[in-house]
Amino acid sequence: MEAPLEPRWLNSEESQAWLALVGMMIRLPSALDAQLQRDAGLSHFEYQVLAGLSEAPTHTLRMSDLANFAESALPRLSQVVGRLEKRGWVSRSSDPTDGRITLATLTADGWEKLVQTAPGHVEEVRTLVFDPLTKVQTRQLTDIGRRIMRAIDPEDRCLRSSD
Amino acid sequence: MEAPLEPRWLNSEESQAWLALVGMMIRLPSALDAQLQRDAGLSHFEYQVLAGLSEAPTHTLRMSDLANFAESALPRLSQVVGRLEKRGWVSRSSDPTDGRITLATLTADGWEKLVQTAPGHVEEVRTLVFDPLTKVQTRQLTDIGRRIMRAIDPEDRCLRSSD
DNA sequence: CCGCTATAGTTCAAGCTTGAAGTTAAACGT
DNA sequence: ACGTTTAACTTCAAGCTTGAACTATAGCGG
Repeated sequence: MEAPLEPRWLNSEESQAWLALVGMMIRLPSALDAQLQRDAGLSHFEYQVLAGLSEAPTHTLRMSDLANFAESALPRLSQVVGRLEKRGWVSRSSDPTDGRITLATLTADGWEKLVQTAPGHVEEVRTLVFDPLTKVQTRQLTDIGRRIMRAIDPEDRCLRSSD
Repeated sequence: MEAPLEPRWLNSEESQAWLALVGMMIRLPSALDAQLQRDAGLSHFEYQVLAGLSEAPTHTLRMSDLANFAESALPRLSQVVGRLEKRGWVSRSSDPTDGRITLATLTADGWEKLVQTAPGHVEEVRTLVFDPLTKVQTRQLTDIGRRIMRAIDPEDRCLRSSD
């Protein structure tokens, strides 16, 4: 592709890195979704929601906090929690101290589901991501990912924990 | 999250890397989509389709090859090319030597659109990805991305070029 | 040559996501 | 105390994506 009056085009090393990054960003989510769908009937996003609740003190979080944890907008979370509620893995209640707030809670069944699902998922993450990398590369990846996140959103404090 | 009889749990460094990776994989596509949508009214996928055609010898590719380049399934590509055709940026014709094959071609308007759009997009990629990284990290990222892609699909020859 | 299978795309239906509008509850100002 | 504004969700409509079914063309075996 020829350059039309723009100085800062990508050089060869950057193009290669870009190719590798885009390929990874497209395939890794698909691969993880496929494993979860096959083994547990869950999308990765649904899994993240259950995992988020499981890490909260009483297996309960406000919808907003859960959305923030799962890096999603509220309407999407509302839909998904609705589905998870129908399947019996999450329940919703409104906060007695503030009626605007909805609290989502992981049920016993939801916890059970997660306990059954998590090992296989973590195993897949390990197989696809960490097994192919050296320990040094794992640390490099952390730094690289953080730098890019900071470039996208300098404000964000990324205090979430995860998976 | 407690471990239920599974030895290969993620250690602390791996968790941090995983967090950084997931965060990046969720936000970077959104950020790039937002820039393209705002400045050009294109999704990143539509941009990739135009870019793919622009790099082909006669600005023409078979649908299957284009799908492979853009890492998408055929039905999705078919829809998107339909939209791009309506906007006048791509045209379709069936291969005279094999009626099953559909050839997609970038029009003059499409090329013009891409020439107007590419610099801003590349600039955004540079700002969000390469400016925050050192040259060494760029090379590290290439290797890391390739290793993960190879773990996902050992067959794949990744002979695509891009953006 | 003629039917069968395989290939390349398209179309269709269902589900998911996104942004806008609507709802309910709290907080604030006068 | 009452109206207005803000906040937290939910619901709705539109668009996109995915997988399944469908169409049309080419290749192959007898």
